[in-house]
Amino acid sequence: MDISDRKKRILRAIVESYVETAEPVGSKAICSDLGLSSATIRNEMAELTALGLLEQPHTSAGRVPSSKGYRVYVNELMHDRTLSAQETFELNNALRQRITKLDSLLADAGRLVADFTHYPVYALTAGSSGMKIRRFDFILVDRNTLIVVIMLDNDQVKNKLLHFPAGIDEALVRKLSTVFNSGFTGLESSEMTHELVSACETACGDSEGIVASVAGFAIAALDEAAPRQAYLSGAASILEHPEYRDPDKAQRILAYLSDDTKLMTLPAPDESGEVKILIGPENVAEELSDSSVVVASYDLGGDVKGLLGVVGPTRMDYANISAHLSYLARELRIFLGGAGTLPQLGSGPPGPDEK
Amino acid sequence: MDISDRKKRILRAIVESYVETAEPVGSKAICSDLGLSSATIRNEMAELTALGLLEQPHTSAGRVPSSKGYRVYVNELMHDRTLSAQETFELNNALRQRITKLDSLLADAGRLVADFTHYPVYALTAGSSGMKIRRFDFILVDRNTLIVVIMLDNDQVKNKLLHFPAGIDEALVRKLSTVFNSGFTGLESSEMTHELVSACETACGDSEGIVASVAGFAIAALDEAAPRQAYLSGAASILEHPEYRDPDKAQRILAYLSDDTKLMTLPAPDESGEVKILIGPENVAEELSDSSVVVASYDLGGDVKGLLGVVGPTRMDYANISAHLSYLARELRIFLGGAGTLPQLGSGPPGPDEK
DNA sequence: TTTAGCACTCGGAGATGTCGAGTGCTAATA
DNA sequence: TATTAGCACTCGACATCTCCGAGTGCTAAA
Repeated sequence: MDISDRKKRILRAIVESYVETAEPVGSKAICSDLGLSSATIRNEMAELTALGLLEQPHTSAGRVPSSKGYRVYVNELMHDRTLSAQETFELNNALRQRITKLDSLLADAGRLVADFTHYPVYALTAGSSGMKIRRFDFILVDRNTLIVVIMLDNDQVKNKLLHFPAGIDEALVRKLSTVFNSGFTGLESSEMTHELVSACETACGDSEGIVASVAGFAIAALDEAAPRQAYLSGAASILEHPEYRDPDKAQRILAYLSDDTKLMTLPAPDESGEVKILIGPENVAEELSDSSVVVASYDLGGDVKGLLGVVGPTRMDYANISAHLSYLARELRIFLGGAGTLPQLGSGPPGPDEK
Repeated sequence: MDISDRKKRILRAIVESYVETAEPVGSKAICSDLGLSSATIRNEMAELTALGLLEQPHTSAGRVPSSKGYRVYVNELMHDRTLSAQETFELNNALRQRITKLDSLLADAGRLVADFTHYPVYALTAGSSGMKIRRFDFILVDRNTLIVVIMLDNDQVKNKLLHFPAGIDEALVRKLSTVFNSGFTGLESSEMTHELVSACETACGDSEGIVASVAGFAIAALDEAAPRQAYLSGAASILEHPEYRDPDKAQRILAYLSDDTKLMTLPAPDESGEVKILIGPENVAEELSDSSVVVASYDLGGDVKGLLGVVGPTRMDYANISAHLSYLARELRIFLGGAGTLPQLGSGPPGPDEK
């Protein structure tokens, strides 16, 4: 985009004023900041409008940035906003207070961003498949009750209590342990076929479906270790913005955001830690065509990745939001102990269990 | 409330018409249903207004039920709406599809109600304290890694992976098992004092903080077994109702509903399985003073109780919503296997206890 | 006791008028 | 040549006004 330096300064001033006030920006409003007369600015504005970077709601209203204008602003003109010491302090404090369990790490982070930015925020966990089981343990509680404990590749531990009316004895438990630890470890859930289960059943002499129950749990545990879950925070904030004062419009977008399956289809940044900005019509979803999305991705340890997306009007404070998301990405990585795997943090409870 | 039968019929007609149309009800609108002339109804309406059961937005608009009017309607006039076969079928279907994990049982039920009623629904788990540990098990993974498995009073199982740089051997694990199973079972978390931990440390000859870690996990597990969590579904639906077309109003109530701590303070029905209705100013919370809440409570097995609350304008279809909530209460009880404890249901995917 | 009729009230929708912010264009100026 | 001041013009926002009709309360007749 080869436009004069002065045009860029004017475009930036318009974007920033409009982001702040939500009112179309007139030539007078910014002439003092730029040291030019309003007439000059009017001429420049007319040219920017011709280039498609600005729009006029109607003759003789001020100018408003077009989607293209925002795009230029984001790509070239946006000041790198770094958070103030005050802000990082507050963010850090809030982060430390909230994040106690890994289960809800992303959801909590989302709520945090929503609180700070006053935009709705969605959080997605995007687990990768390929998880495997490292080890099975069995605890015989009584003749009818068995606890199965599974340790996954990434040190996650899952358990399940099973009841068997037929009764179980120590010998069977030992057999189960041998069979599962040799036959089911190192497999992905797709590899745990029906044949495999049948083979194990005969090996254990099990006709009560015990093997099948355990295998079912194993598969479920693997699938659940990499879930795709969606959370939404700060939905109410959307109504704060004049763009969504029309209840119909607000409702449409809220309904969209409340629909997990739709959120799952939203694009992710190309690289973890990056921030991706989608402006207005750049969004594929019809419902978002006059809104913008700023989305960042986080490594959550292991193969699990998380997405955090801020949704708002195209008149969004892109610089501010990018800054928050980037900062959070950094902090979360520190929180997670560098390259650490999941369970190391996962401790509400005290204790020296951190490596 | 001793009013004539005819007045009751008129009041009921007004409430039901207003619930449906959201427009003030004129005398003509209901005269055909009641077989009376509009003039007669006008006279009766005037008296009902004097009694404080109806209100007039302004002279020569129709009448609108007052909060008191709704109260009379709910207490005395409401038809016992029973769901149609079609409706129960759909509800049941949806229930069976969604509810796969106990973790989110309530949240799922809430989403279900939200979908069916088109009102926002909050779900609260209201765990009771007093949970105890029945049994400890320890699995030694390798010299530095120990899995602790705790079985709670209500058959919930929790586990945690602990790392100890100093190293552990079989003998120590056996000692731990003895000490914890004799010393820590049957206690509430408040009874697990520092002294007790110290005593056990000396008993085990542990100077590495292993006992302290395990005890810490035990306390956390107990606290977490009875969490107070809040979920909100269907927030967007509130904008469908004309009462909340004013974005400010909608935002105020949405913000209220998004605030977990505030939801926690909402009242619960006196008995499990009952439905409680709070109309307009009967709500203590300022933000809800012109809204109504219909709330039901459910036994979720063990000592854990759940609340499901539907929030909407005072012009709410109380009969319909009560019916849905009651039906769901019955169904959930069946789902949970009568008086059964939690895990018996969980025979699909894994239990509510992973970390 | 119920009903029909009638004058009255008041909110809502539409039409009209005014105001002012902002524009484009032109001519003067550095 | 680039910038600026001035001016006529446009058009939305807002206030005012009018009119319409739904719904009321009251009265008199059935």
